[in-house]
Amino acid sequence: MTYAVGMELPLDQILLGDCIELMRLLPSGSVDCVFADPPYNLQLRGELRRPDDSLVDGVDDDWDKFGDFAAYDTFTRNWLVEVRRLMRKDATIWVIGSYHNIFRIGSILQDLGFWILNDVIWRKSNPMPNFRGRRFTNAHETMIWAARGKESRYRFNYAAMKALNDDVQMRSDWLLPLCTGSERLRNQHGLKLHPTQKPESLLHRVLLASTGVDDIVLDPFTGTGTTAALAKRLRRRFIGIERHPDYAEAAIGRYRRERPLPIDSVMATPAKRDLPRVPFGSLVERGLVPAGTRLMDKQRRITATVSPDGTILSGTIRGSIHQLGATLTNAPSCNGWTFWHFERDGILITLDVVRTESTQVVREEAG
Amino acid sequence: MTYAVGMELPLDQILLGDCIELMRLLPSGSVDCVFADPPYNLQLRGELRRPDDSLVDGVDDDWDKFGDFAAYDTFTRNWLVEVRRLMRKDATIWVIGSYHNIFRIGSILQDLGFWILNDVIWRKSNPMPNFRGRRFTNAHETMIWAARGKESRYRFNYAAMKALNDDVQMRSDWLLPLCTGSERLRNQHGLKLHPTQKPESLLHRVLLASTGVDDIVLDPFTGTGTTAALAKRLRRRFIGIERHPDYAEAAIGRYRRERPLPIDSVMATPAKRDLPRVPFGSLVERGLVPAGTRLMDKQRRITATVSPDGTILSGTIRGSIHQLGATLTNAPSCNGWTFWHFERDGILITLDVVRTESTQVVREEAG
DNA sequence: TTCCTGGTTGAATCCGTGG
DNA sequence: TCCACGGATTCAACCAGGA
Repeated sequence: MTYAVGMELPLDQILLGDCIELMRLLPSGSVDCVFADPPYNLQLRGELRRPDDSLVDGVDDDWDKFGDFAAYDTFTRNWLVEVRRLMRKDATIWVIGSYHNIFRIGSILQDLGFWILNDVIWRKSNPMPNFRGRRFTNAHETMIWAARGKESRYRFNYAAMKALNDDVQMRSDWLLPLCTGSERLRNQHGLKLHPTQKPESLLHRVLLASTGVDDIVLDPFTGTGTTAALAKRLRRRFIGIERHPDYAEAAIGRYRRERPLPIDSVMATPAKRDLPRVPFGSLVERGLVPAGTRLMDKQRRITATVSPDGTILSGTIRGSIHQLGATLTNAPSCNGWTFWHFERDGILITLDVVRTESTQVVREEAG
Repeated sequence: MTYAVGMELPLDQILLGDCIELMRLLPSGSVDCVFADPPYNLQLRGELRRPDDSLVDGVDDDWDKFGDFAAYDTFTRNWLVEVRRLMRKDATIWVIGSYHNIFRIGSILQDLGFWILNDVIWRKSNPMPNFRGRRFTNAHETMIWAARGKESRYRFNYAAMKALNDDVQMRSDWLLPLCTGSERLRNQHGLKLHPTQKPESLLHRVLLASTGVDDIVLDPFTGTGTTAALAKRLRRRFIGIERHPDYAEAAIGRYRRERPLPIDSVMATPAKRDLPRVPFGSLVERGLVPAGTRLMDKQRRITATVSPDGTILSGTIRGSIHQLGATLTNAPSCNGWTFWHFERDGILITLDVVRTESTQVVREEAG
């Protein structure tokens, strides 16, 4: 197989055509995140259709059932192989599906070397009831979130997700409404343009969780362009592919009309590990935690004294705030910033509080 | 391969041994429902510590270790083939797993000709957090509910599920707590006997949804016997298989100690058009007002018995707590929450007290 | 008896950077 | 690619003990 050498990445575009063929023209290792909503095409309405939309005949015998799954598996493997080639080493992928297809997809993802990070459940707040009363109301869809490989150092905006969820960790089950009302794209007859248009809230959360500003997002099954719209709104770059001309046209119009949010608003909530580092010694130096200060753990069971060079001393043992915390509690490691306290105005505060105060001072001075 | 011809079905027993080998000795087409909790193939690497430096007691048992996906797939296919042979034509199977294994299981189920009816999400109300902040909190597990084949005329107790769920259709996402506290089996050192004991409320709902009185339930990975206990409690017949002697011994003892509920209370609620609102069902399911509990009015003149689906029974009259209160007092209406009492520690308390105590119910209504 | 606090725990594929 | 080390990271329940 040959690839177009040196082809430019078609950024912020929606390409019309077959995603496998078009992806073969794009350069390897070029996208940061993928969202894919592939066709389900299984066991619907008495007729079976292959992924290429051709009709499967002879529905009832076992051979054809197997043939149908095999065709779907081949299709799935083919597009996932191309997607994986386009992903940077640390990129992640989201794939959404239902019980008809998600187990095939999950298995093939694993077989291809993707590393599953979570399966995320979209709980629909307003699902269609089960009219015949023969099953549980099918009230959710499943998304698989996976890194390109086990070794990927993927992006997860933990602090942003926690902030979005009332300051507790975001769980793997998300309650979101279906795409209805004015958000739903319709044709001139008022009929829905696409049978499975995804809600914007879903893509909002997906992109906010796993991408940064200017990251390149690929959607090989763009449909009516929910991923495209949210990528533009959140100031991510976008590459979309859609085979059906009506859908592609709708998605392109939607993408053009979308306006990016102000740049400040789309910056991710900073994670603590991304904040500037402050050596403990500089707090001692600046007198914020003076040498000689008596440090103790929360229960006041362990104490230590601050030395002028930023080490601390307990009995005859000397070391960094982290080292001594670990040694004195027989722990393999210790975060000295949150372990050690000292008394100020009669109450115990952690070193972390002082550190936070000090960076604020620095920022005010700098700003 | 040869099978023992005419072997009696070992009903209401827990067999010690490898499930694939033992299932080969059992006659075809003999069970009505299967619940299977196979090893998840977690592939945990190092140790994990909480932010307070305490060690997480992860699953490191040998029975959860497989060489690779191919080995796990072979194991899965082998036990599913035997299970399917034992299933009657109209039987259904439940398999529970996490993202580590559930996609393999779902694909193999489909390949073997099983017909998936639902994927059901067990949303954990109290999951373990993600301690490193690198993923979404893994807050659910997935159950696949499937019929033996597309043509199966399977059992689904629609009315009972609706009654259990506030008189709206039961959805495919279930909020239930982990198995903790006194429900958790422990050894003489107070340590958990089994790393992954399932909560009784989960099996309560599974068996109530998909089996009838005297149906034969098979659990090829019995573990500490939650399926066994609930089968006996709900008056289903049971066949269990467990390979590990310690688990099997615990399960057998647990099964012996379990007592069946009164026969009237476990009969499925007959399908009716308009059942009253019964949010009471979730308290029953969770054992806060156990099925079989004797309810009475304040003067102890009227009594009724709690059924597993949240209806109550007085003589031959069955209905919601509200309906029966009204009927038995010849009143136009009745608030069952304040009308019905039961004895706890020698004193009468109202159902409303239990409802108030149950913070979980409040959250489920809100969620 | 009740309320409060502190301790423990649960199917978990759980770090990033710089030398 | 490997190793060392700084330091970031948790939620809901249940239980025991003391006020």
